[in-house]
Amino acid sequence: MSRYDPSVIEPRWQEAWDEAQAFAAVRDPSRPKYYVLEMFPYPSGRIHMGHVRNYTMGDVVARTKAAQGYSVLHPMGWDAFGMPAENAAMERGGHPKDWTHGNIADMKAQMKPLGLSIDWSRELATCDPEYYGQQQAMFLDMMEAGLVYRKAAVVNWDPVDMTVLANEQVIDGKGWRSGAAVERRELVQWFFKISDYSEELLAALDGLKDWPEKVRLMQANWIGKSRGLQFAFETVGAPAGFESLEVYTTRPDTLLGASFAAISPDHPLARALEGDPAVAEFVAKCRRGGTSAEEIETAEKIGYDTGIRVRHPLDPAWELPVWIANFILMDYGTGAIFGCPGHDQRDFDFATKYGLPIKAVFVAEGAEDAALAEAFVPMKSEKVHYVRGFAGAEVQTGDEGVAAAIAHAEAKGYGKGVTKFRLRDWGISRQRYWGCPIPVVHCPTCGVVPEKKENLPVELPYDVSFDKPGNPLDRHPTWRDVPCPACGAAAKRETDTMDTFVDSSWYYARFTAPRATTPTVAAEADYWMNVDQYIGGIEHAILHLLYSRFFARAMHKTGHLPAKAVEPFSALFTQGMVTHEIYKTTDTQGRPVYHLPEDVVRSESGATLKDGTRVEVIPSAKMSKSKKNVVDPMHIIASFGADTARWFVMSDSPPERDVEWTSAGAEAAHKHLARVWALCSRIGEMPADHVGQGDDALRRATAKAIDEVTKGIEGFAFNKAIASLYAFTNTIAKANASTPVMKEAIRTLAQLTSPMTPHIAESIWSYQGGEGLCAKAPWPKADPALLIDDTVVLPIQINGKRRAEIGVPKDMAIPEIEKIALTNEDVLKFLAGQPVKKIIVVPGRIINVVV
RNA sequence: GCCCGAGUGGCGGAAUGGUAGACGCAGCGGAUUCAAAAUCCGUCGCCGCAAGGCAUGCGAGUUCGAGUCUCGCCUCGGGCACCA
Repeated sequence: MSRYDPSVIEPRWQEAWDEAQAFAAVRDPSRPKYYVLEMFPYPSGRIHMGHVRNYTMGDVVARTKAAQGYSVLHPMGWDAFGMPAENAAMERGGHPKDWTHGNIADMKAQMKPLGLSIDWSRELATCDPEYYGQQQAMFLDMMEAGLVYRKAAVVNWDPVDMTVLANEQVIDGKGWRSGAAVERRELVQWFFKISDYSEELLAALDGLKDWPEKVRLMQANWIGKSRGLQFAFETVGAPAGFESLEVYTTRPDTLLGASFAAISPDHPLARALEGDPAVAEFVAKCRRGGTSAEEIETAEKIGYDTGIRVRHPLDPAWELPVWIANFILMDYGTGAIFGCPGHDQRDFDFATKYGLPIKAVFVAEGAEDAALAEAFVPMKSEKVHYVRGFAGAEVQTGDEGVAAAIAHAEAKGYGKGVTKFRLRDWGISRQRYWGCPIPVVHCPTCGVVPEKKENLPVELPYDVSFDKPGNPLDRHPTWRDVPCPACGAAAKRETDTMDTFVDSSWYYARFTAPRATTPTVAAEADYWMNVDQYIGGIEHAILHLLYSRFFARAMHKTGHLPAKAVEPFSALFTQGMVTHEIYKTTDTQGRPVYHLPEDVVRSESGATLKDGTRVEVIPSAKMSKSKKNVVDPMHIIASFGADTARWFVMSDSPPERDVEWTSAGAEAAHKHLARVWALCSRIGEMPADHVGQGDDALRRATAKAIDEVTKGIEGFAFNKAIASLYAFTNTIAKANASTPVMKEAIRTLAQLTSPMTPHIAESIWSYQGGEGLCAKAPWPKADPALLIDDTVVLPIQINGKRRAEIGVPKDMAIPEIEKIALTNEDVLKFLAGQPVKKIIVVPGRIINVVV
């Protein structure tokens, strides 16, 4: 066997796999299937370490399952619509389509050398009409099923560029390009009725046993089911039509702590008051800035006293002022609240700022009613003493108090208990070119008319320009102006395109029949769905995964997926992110400029660009294109090979944890592989009749390695599987066993390592007489008899501190163990004659002597 | 601001409530070499000559026993509905 040279063996084995069509997914009803999917990438043009880590994890699972006899589906595609393509067109010219396809070709060329066991014949890109045309067909079906509607919603409006901005494009309340102060503006937009499924999406989380608990918790909080009281305040001095003000509260037990009512600046009452210039000015002030919750909730809390009053439902003589407040969201509850500063920190801050009364409704058990320095917000499950209660016991939990208050309101008739969800309908309209066109036409007589299915796909026109801001579809007459599909009169196409989250909400289903002329094919979807193992970043914990869960339900409702696929991902693994330091300088206008790690020279004293410019080093954060803190895996593959890169990303860190990328260690991974190669060579040169003393020990070590590596892979503890492989390699290297046992051990090592380092595994496998491709060989099984040790070492603690240890046969009876422990020399020394109070023996684990 | 995580040697990390630091990196010592690289062997939490003591972000608590469970903090990261 010659020197370990990945540049020779890797292409060779990749070719061998291709020839054998080793990774083609075959629908074979006689075998169990296994569908493993990694979140598909945005085609930025360069793969980064996060990709390598993500796809290697999926590949390890796919290869292991294939070896275990499953019919495996392991596809790959491209989440190809989105803003960066348009930004590139604006910044550098060119066309989003060409840019995207070029990037796909580049990225694919970078992924291929990794030797992933992907069925490339199923490759798809969401920007291809073959894909998005089927998405349009489903949109029409969903429209017919009542899952699509239009309504007004706020967007970030750049008043200089006269265009809608993404939240990402709003920096400190200003447009990223124009620098103009952004405002919130309403547009009529398209929505999916995800709220029809709020209850179901929440309830079904309990069934997702193989999802991380934290993801289920995040989704549950996002859906935000709450039980509260809805009631109407009677108004005093309000304009006609506003005789009452509906409010919703999850804390009706604090009603007697109310000190004001507050409405959203977008509330109809606020609009009605805008005739007053002072109100108009205040509301305009509230609308300044972006639409993101983060921006709204961290903005300074401001209010405006309308002069209108409302009567307290429990005491008509008690009037509360009505304020307009910028932190009340129109799309949660009724857009109006009552403020209880005693038990809500936001209300407390507001009341303090505007001199409104602050009274406690309840106090901690045993405490006295007193002035509050901050809002008192105990857990609802905690018992408190109601000093201004009006329903239920004087001492009760918050939950009991809420229930009693709702019962009180319903009995007296001033309000009713309602269940609300925080989850809002999914706004899918984007005023952008590079997305899936919404297939409807606006007709002056017929109104909104769906495009005919036979006219799909509604293809994006190629002849567009990005020299001015805004959506090029809006100013493309030959594409935009079409006859109405219903009456034939002159009409206009919808120029909004779909949110790219729509594209990624069903690609997993499309992979089961990627070339079909319908969105899915029943037989294929029936066989392959669900995804048995989905792998991706934790940053997708809420939006992508929740939208996909909804979309699968919508696809089932419209006949595109079987009932069993409404939860499309049976098991989910969220990998940690690959992080890296960020390098920043500032341009002449004070704007930040980011630099690629490869352009930065790092030294002990800091960092500089190659020309010597000092660079600010910002602590590690998620690798992102905008911050340019990305590392190119290609140079590692070029100098050490794919197996080294794959081994390194799997060994470096537990997969669910973030990993800080450092270049140290890649070399070590390579050294290890070279050592394995040399070991294989040495065993290959052993005389066939060599007899060693260590056969039994090596057989045991082999069984142990099979057991540990298999458990490690199946439990997504790849770093531990790799630790076992290191240990096993060392054991083989030091073993003195007979030639056949040595060969058996190294072949097993090759198989166990093949999911991580498939190329070197094939070389070892074939060199040591393995039959066929290692990738096609059945996964080794450990002989259970070899996994059991006859003796165990038991540590002895005295008062919880380890003082001694004894070796005993594994099934020794407890009284006998106690006897040995108490006569142990070291134990006697530490006991120093003190009487033993208690002795605890945990069989096979530990002995603790208590004095 | 709200929701969710994570913090263990110089570094990445391991540890069904049961020997804290497996495995790897870096370091240190040695072998080999004319020399170096590569390779191999050994050593390696901190304090201490040792006995021993101290150690899992900080502070309490539960337990025979806590990195692990509970409560309260601190720091860092993710998400917050138009980044993907």
